[in-house]
Amino acid sequence: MVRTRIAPSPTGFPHIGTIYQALFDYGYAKKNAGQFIVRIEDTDRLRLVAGAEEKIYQSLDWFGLTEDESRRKGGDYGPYRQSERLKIYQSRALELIKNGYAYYCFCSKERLEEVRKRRAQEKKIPMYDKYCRALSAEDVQEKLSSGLTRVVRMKVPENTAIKVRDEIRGEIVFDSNTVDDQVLLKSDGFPTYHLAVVVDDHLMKITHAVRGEEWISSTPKHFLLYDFFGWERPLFFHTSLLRNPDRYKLSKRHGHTNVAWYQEQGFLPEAILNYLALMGWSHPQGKEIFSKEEFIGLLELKNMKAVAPVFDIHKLEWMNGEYIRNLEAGSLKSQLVRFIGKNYDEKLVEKTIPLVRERMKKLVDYMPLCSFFFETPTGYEIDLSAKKDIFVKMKEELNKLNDWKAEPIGEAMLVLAKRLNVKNSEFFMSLRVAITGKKISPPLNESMEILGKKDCLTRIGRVIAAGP
RNA sequence: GGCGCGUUCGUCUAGUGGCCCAGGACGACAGGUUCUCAACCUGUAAAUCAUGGGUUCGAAUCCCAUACGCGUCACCA
Repeated sequence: MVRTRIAPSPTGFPHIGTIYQALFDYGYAKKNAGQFIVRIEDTDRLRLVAGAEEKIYQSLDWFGLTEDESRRKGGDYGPYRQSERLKIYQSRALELIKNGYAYYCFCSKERLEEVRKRRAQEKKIPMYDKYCRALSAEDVQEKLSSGLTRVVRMKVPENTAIKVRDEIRGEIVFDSNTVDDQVLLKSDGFPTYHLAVVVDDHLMKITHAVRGEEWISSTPKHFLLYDFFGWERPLFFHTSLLRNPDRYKLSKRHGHTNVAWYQEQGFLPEAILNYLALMGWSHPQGKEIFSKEEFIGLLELKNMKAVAPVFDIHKLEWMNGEYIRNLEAGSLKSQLVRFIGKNYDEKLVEKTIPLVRERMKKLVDYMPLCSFFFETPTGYEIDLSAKKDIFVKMKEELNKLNDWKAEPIGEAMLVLAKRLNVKNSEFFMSLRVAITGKKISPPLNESMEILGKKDCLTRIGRVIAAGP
């Protein structure tokens, strides 16, 4: 049985990196007919953001990465929110103390600060000096009963090599002297990530822990904890961090991390997933475009690369364009209608789709291309005032047409251009601007057909009537 | 600074000792198609496989060192 999880902390908008993690977690679970779990890591009370948890679920649904177990879905291993599991962590912390693997620490923030400063001056690693480890049992008892604030720290063994295993990179060895006596239980009774993740992964029977590379350096703490508890540990896979073109870790300051941004731009969830799948993983046949299902069938976590890829928005846009072009017409229409809002005639939108689908990379590209279908242009990108004679002739010829279809329209105009001895490009550009207001537009004849004879003649008439 | 991870075209990558004077994709550029822009088709440029040493008949692939990049060193996750 394979069980995977994402463990986001509800500290803001859903991050694209969380989706990246979720894709591999979800994919691997599904490939093995296992479960994918969402556990909310809300142990940092100061950084909580209201509503963030809901947004995480909504994003997962949007991407089609819906979890099997979570607070909203239920499951046999709940609660799925860490703030509701406090008693579990507390008793586990006590257990560690009892067995000599952890100890109470009464050091004040000020003292810790001082220790850190001193060690920094001595050019040593800024870590805890283990002062409270040496406290006598009586001392501890006394401080405890006097109600002194305290935390629980893990007792990291000295002078040993801690071997951890990452399934992507292999064995990594750490010198235990470089591993801090990590706080496990904070003074507010909440666990730190390190205690919580180990306890929860074990209790929730997680088999494959997929998480970001930033966790590698704290993995020795986690391995130690598993040993302290005498638990079997899951397999660990540290995926590399997504980076910006400037090579830093993808962050709010440096790039687009907010899932909402991708939605606002009109990226399709399938396209984003496909793109994300190509970061650190590649299709065995070198395919670039493939479905989520195909990805799941082929996914092997071990084959992931350990290099941090740069997130290339241009390639994502190309891929999104591919998806838009391959979308079934009805599906494109409904997505487009949802995207641009209900104020537009759905039938009209439907008619325009064949003209613009290969011209859009994102749904947000639709309106700039098609607004002229919905409202008469108010300005013209080219000055048409010198061409009024041509427009008069155009109007005449068009007016004669009974069969208002793209082809006859085009033919009639071609004939006229030749008769007037005007270059095609110049002739059609004038007409284009008169009809659409713009130099760049969907195919003209087809657009005019959709617009209708009356509307087109009116638009040309406006140009003729305009001064000077 | 300590520790850790990483390093193949601008970017994502293929490559696990001979099939690689390194293949694909995006992007760029050029041409074709064309009433615009796209899409589509064809082609071009682009990687001394970070550098330097080994090992080997043979290395992008194995080993070592150096450089560079990133991550991490909290009662944040």
